[in-house]
Amino acid sequence: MPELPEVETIVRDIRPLITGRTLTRPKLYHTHVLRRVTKTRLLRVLAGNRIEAVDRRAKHIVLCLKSGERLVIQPRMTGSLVVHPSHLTPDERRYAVLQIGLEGNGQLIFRDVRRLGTIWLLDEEGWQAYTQHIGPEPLEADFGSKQFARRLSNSRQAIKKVLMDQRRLAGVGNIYANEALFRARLDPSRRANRLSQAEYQSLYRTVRAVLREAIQEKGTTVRDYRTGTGESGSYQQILRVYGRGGEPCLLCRTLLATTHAIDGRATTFCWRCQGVQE
DNA sequence: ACGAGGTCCTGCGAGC
DNA sequence: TGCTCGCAGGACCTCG
Repeated sequence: MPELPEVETIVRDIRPLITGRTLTRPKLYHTHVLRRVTKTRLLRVLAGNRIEAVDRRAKHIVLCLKSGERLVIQPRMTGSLVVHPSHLTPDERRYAVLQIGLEGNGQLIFRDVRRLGTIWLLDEEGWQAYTQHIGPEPLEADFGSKQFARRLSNSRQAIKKVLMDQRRLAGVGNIYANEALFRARLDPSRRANRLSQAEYQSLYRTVRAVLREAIQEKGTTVRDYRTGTGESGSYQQILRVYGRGGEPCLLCRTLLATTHAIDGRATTFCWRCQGVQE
């Protein structure tokens, strides 16, 4: 499930392959994924356009086009953007949502098994509005622990839910929220406004560490996620709590527990290390 | 203004 | 063996 590290990996992989390339014969196989654009306009804008830059914002892939528009792709659960050297196998065709030819050779494919991902085409004004309602990038050099605490601590919601709120902080999803909270030894159900400054500083450090390490490992492959070159990530081998419910804690051997009490999402934690009350 | 809960979508694995 | 069912969950939406 692409969170910040998975999307960053996809972007790094495909950037050298598609930057400067001219787009030909775009095909859209499912229209319900479109936001703020019709199929007709999307295909008209893409055909003959050129990719000037490939960026990431939060969990979204941003293709900056020569025409000034941005093609924004949200992979959500199972989406990914991959470059194929030639035409698609039947299996690849089955999951393709958007297919764009690259002049010369190759295809750029937005592939999405569950088709929960979305595609946006935004002009400059639309992009400004879009990016402004997403929180700051946690790995930016000028993003400090004070700003982190300020953005999260004014809520009575569980800290885990707040950590995953994209309007407060960009890029953290369920996997890395679980990991960061375990490493900071914090109870995921604590109300965000009850954490001390020291606890926020600790969580700030573990969020950044977990995201950086996951990028180094090219992300976490649980099921469908692949990097932009079709490989698996390897961070799943480093996960301390996510997906390990019922297994012993790596620090104290207490059996890890899984609950769905916070926002209906799977939360795995160590009773002892994270000081969770019954 | 904020929080809770529903919705989308398909594949997979548990259980009978 | 083959079927049903619940779950995976990000981000949008509506409702109270």
